[in-house]
Amino acid sequence: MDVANVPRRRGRPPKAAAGFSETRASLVRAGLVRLTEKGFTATGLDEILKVAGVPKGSFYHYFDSKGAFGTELIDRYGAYFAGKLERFFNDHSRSPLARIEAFIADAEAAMERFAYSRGCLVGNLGQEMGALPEPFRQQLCDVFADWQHRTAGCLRAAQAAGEIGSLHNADNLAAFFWIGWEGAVLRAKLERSGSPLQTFAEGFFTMIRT
Amino acid sequence: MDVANVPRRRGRPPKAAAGFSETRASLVRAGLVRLTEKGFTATGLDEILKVAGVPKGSFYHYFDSKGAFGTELIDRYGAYFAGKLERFFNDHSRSPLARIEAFIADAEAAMERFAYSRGCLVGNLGQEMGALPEPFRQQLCDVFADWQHRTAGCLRAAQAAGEIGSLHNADNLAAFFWIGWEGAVLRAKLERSGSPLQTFAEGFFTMIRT
DNA sequence: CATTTATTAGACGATCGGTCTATTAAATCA
DNA sequence: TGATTTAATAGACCGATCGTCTAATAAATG
Repeated sequence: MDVANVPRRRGRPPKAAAGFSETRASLVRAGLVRLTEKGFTATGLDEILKVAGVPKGSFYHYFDSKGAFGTELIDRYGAYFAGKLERFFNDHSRSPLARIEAFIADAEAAMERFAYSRGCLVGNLGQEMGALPEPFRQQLCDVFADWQHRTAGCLRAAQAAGEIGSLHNADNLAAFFWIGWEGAVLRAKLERSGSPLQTFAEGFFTMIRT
Repeated sequence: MDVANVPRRRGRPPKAAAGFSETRASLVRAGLVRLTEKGFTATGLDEILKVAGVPKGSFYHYFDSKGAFGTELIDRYGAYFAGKLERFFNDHSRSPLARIEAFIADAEAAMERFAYSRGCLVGNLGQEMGALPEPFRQQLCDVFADWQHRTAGCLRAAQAAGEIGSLHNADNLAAFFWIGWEGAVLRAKLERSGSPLQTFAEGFFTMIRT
């Protein structure tokens, strides 16, 4: 049963094979921007449509609902950062601890680039949970669990390299980091300043080196 | 010029002398509950009105707008916690560090009591800043600054008592605490669990004792 | 009782998320 | 080519809900 042997269907085929569409992609892009800025509830479909230059009718061609759209945004955002963490944490040109520092520096630069107007999509939606459809909860928790797991791996490498005290539990440390880091991102957005990020990062590194 | 000598105005007098009103108070109570749960944007006036058992028309008699209502809620919430911190941090039956631990334990118990459905009003609105009227920003920053200042005082007392290392800067530590603690509250709400609070608190105390 | 003001009641327009039908575009097979 | 089939766009439309406002009512006054 070769895929190539399946007879082509009549009629117009999808624009691209694997569910890809430029229109769809621009909806996702615009959605990510707005949701990192304003969250899910406060963001109307219309403003996303306007930014993306896409008529409303198209939206419901590509997505079943606003909720399904949100689900996809969380997935993409989670995967994007998972990839970013993976890249930083596998950079063997640096020591394990320096990889974490580099990730933080990258995130700080990103927040500054957007004038501290955009936060973390997962943190934003987490804060909104009281007003969000329940299925979002597990999805958001899973993203944090994934990020934490990757971070714990890098911390274990740092431990093996003798960069941080071996009394620490890497999983606890990773949890501590993501709990606090999300707080720092929130605060940086509120104060429009990078100093909360620096304050937290500095404290974190002081802590783990002991 | 005695206040009592001011001639009474004609017409129906206010229900109570000093701007107090049971109706108004119940609006504030209901508002605080909903805003700690769902934030400002996602909370409709109608649901607050319904809980408080107050007709919509009355709301705009007591408050100029939803925004003015929010401003007052932030003030009240900020002052409520300022008082709470003051009580804990002036409790001379405990050591300075134990006072902070007691405050944290109290907050953990409060979150558990509400089944982790309510977060911090200031943190919630901070996250929403992208969608909130600009004047809220300074107000929220000021509340954090106040809480941090009180916390720094207690940390200095702990330093004087030799409970924490003197290399630490108390102001930095207080900033670090509130940055991370808000992250922990957010996460606890998301995961419906107290463990993020415990994870952060434990890490924080480990850190400051060195 | 006429007057004044507190308080309530609900109408109001705007906008929300979501659905719908109609139309246009692009590929197919005969 | 031309009829056919489906992808994709276009935007009118719906009920619900948003925050605001005006008109009416209630309660006190001199």
